[in-house]
Amino acid sequence: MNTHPIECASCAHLSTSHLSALDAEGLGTVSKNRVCLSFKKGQTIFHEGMRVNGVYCVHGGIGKLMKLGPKGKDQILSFVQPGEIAGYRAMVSNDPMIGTLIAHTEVKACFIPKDIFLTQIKENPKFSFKLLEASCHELGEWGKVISNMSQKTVRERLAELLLVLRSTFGVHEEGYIDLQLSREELANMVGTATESLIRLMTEMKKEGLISTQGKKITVENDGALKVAADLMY
Amino acid sequence: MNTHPIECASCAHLSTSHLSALDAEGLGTVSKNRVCLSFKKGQTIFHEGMRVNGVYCVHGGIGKLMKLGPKGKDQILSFVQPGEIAGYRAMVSNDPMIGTLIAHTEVKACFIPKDIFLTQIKENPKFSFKLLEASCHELGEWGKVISNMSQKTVRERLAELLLVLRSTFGVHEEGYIDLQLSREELANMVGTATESLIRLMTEMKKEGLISTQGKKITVENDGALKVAADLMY
DNA sequence: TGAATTCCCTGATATTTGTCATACCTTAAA
DNA sequence: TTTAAGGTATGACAAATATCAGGGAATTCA
Repeated sequence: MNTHPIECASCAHLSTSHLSALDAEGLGTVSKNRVCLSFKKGQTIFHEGMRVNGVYCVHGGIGKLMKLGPKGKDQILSFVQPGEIAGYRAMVSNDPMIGTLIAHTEVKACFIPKDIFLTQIKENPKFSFKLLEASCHELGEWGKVISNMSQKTVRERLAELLLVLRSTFGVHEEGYIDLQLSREELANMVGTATESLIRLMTEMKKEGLISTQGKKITVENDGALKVAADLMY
Repeated sequence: MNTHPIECASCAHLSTSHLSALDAEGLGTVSKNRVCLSFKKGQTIFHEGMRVNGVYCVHGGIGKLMKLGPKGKDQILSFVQPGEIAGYRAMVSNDPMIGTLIAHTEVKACFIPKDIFLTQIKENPKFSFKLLEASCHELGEWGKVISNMSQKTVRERLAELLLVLRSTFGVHEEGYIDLQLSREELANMVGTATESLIRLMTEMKKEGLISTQGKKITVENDGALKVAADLMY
């Protein structure tokens, strides 16, 4: 864990961050009080069930939020990308963390203490509204996930996941989805057994919908994959 | 649809509503601009996919938010009770409604136009924070639902649902859960086929966990039901 | 480089859940 | 009351998915 010299105002990810809604003074306060840290791959950033005393503004790497299920298996709820603020949900609602946030790749993030962050929310209506907007939007997304979980087959959910991953993380220049996940992690996102997921992927490969090379997954037939995902919109 | 004379300030549900965070002036503005309506059982309040131009502050009856799935079956995402504000999520994030809001019983609600509501959010940090807090909390709840959906069996989800319904809606003096749902509606909440749900309820009745009389469901063995729900906390 | 470990894949089988068919019961309308 | 309609219930069967077991490939580490 080492420090990071850049000011928030000159951070490459400011423009895509909710922090961009702050005024110069607010951003300065945050900048002065943050502590920049680095988490190695696999390291835990937040533990499930803990009370958070601040948030992390991610400016490098990818974090995954995983919730431990009653049977030991875990569910990947979401990813955190550069520009995003991790932990604000639990901090604002004063609830324990619903999942464990783990560094999926090496993560570089600035810790902003609770009081500093909350002061900005309470004193800056623009910032507060931005967060409100974001959490309301996310609520809508999660509503769709809930409906999908209960209505779609595993195959449909997998097809949709691959499309979502591609649009969220983009494609590498060689064509594959620019986020590498193990089969087990994919299964934990779709909510199925690893073996079932592998079988379905093999099936999709045979049908020419996708191709894989290790953890690199390429969408080969966009339209057919959308049909497989049962997306009508 | 008829009007309703009471001022917001003297509404019985103000204390439990987010609107209680408004100051006297703000509440007065809302009160002057609202339109009080009544929806008959089964009537649609918001349609899935629509853009909302205001919210409903519910002060009587219960609404259910249902999302239509790709196969025609629908999923009940949540209920709206007196004191709650329906539609603010879609309005704030400027997204279409994720589901259709239907009057499950006769619903009495005041319509508050978009501009009035948004002005209050933007000018009253306390109110805005209250909404942020609420949406962040809800996000946590939905995260748990997602994890449950993918990890628990139908039986476990049903057991948990019954416990949640009881704690949310309370029990009638005769002992049954104070919200009457058809087997199909219960199935749409748990995310399963109606026949499967009926079978599991019959099973639970035989085991003495619950008893039913038509749509009236009574939890007979609290502890055993918690075990069946696989709740460790 | 070899050894160890993790990850990926497949087969056989068990379990869960969905679907189709049908019957009964209750409620409300004619 | 009769009839119709919807809700509840159960059986038989089909389909989807999980589990268990084992083998091979790839990656990591010493």
